Amino acid sequence: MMQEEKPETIPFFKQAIEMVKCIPAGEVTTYGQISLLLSGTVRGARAVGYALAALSEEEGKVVPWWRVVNVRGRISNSNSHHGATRQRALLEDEGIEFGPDECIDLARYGWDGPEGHF
DNA sequence: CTTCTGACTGGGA
DNA sequence: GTCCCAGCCAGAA
Repeated sequence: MMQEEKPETIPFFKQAIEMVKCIPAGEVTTYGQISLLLSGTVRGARAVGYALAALSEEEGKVVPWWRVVNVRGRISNSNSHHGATRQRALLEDEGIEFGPDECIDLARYGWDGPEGHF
């Protein structure tokens, strides 16, 4: 259920989080894709990463932040020592397969955005 | 108001 | 394919 009461009244910070919550299980997306859906430009990818970085543990259970990886199909976590290994386990649990170098096939698991929800 | 940092991306070597 | 450098956006001090 996607509630879009006032998307324009919601700050980019929260918009990115709401978008991540819209990601279906078994699929992954990139920061640039989220920024592209929000503002139409991949330039805000950094802001998206910053938004997820501010997620609390409680939000981390509500927001599938682990389904968000960089455009290379690799995990970028800054707090790797805190959740990189955990993120890989969560993705594998969703059905995502990792390559020899922990690289994900965005061509197969890459989320195209709300297109699949239209 | 200005300044810095940040879970990023793109292009070049 | 990988690695390095520079650029853009948003939020906090």
